[in-house]
Amino acid sequence: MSRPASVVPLRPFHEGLSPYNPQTHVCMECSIRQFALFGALDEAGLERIHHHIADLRFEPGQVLYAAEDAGTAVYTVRSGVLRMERSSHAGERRILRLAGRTDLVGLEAVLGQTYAADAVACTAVEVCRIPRVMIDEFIRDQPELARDLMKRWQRALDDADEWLTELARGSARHRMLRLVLKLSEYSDPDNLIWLPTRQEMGAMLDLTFETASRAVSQMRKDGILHVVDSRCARLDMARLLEALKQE
Amino acid sequence: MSRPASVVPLRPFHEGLSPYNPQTHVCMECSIRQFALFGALDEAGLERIHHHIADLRFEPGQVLYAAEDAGTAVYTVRSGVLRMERSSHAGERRILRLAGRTDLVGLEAVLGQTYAADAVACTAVEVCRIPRVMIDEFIRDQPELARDLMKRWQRALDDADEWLTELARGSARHRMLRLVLKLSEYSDPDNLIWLPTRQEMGAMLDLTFETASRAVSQMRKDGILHVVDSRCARLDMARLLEALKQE
DNA sequence: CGAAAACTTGATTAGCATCAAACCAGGTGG
DNA sequence: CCACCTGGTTTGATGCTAATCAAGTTTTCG
Repeated sequence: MSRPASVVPLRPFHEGLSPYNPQTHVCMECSIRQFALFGALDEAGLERIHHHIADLRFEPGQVLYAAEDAGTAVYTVRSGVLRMERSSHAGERRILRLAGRTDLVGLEAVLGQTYAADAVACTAVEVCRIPRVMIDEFIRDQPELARDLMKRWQRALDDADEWLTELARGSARHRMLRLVLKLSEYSDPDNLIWLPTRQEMGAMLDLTFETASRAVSQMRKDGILHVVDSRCARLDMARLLEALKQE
Repeated sequence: MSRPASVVPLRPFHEGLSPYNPQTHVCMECSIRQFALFGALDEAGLERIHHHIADLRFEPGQVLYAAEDAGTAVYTVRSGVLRMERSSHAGERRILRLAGRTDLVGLEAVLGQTYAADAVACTAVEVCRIPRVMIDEFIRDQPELARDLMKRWQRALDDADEWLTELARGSARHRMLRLVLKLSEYSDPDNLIWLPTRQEMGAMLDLTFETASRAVSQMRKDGILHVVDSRCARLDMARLLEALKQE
């Protein structure tokens, strides 16, 4: 689960934007460019594509796209966390996985398929929207990109498998400990982590929100978690790992 | 979840094999050729590649490859069912998904990565082993193949997501009903399904084998399942769907 | 035929869901 | 500024489901 740590604080979105070819500069300056899809392109290459890339901002709860929608674009996450979720046949919603900085979501679009899940912002989220046709064009010119896309798919699959083995089994406490460990991967400043709502935790771990709440309370008592505000907590990693060992 | 139904009974493996270029014929005659990776090739194309493709048979419990092994080949399943499984950090084994006829497993190998899970035969299994280098070569000559591979990845991802939403939640009975529905996709002659061991069922649904056994007993009482022998049962689909509605 | 493995069934217990009530923070309007 | 309301949260009491422990049975295989 190697997500690059964000050593440089994210700069506010349009900062340093030149008046003439704004998107090129935004792309050149983008703090995640080297991890992103067209990271290998030089300024000339960017110049060619930047008109088609939209940068968007979503507030918590807003939907990037919904399952079954025609897949017209993929999205690179520049900041924030979003959740991929799906309704079961019986109508219950389940969160399948999370996506954070440098992740690429909506890959189905590349294949001309409909989206397989809803993508919903958990925090404020900044993304780049890359239209499907652009990907198509680029794959033709630069077959190397196909390999990069395959790696993205494999990463998503690894993630899904990890959720099944680590987050969808064991006691409520165990699941919650693993979840907090997972969340630490998405923490921007170190050991200060984003806390999902209890509803969200429940939908990730298949627990009721009451059980999620109790588990959080217990972790606070154990000194694993120090809640800063309702969406943010300081994590004592040593104690977390200690607690995980005891199982 | 559209797996092509097996209208034609699988023929025994080496039947109709000519003495001179055996593998070419085996490939030409292969009942799943149109669904498989090189399905678009003509006889001349097959001639070129067939020397490198090995057809292998595995007995229940045998391991095709193990997680962390260097990925040197992908496998097309010609018959039988195999399970992809993984050990959790805590050491418990979990079955992530199944693979059956026409599925391609071990895609990680294409990327030069190690395998992400163990692949183990559940029933007797026939597979074609396709070396990584062959895929590489083919992608160069025929970039169309890359797209086909991406679709395979997406299919695996859809499968993983479906397991999370449908098989990893709800009561033991509900999970078991969904599992039987899933298994019906792998049934060769219609409504006669392969029954995993209770251990395997447990590892798929995160239940103990005792609970799995009780659930099977209940389904027999309800007339949903008529066990033929210990690895095989007749399924009453109407009653299964009825039972699923009641939830 | 005998031993091992897989399966079934029962009794008890632990853990989570459920139901219910109180609490808290943020936002609105008087 | 405060009273009020709303949505998320916490905590408690109770019941149900599945885990656990324990025989006993059937199947498989040498």
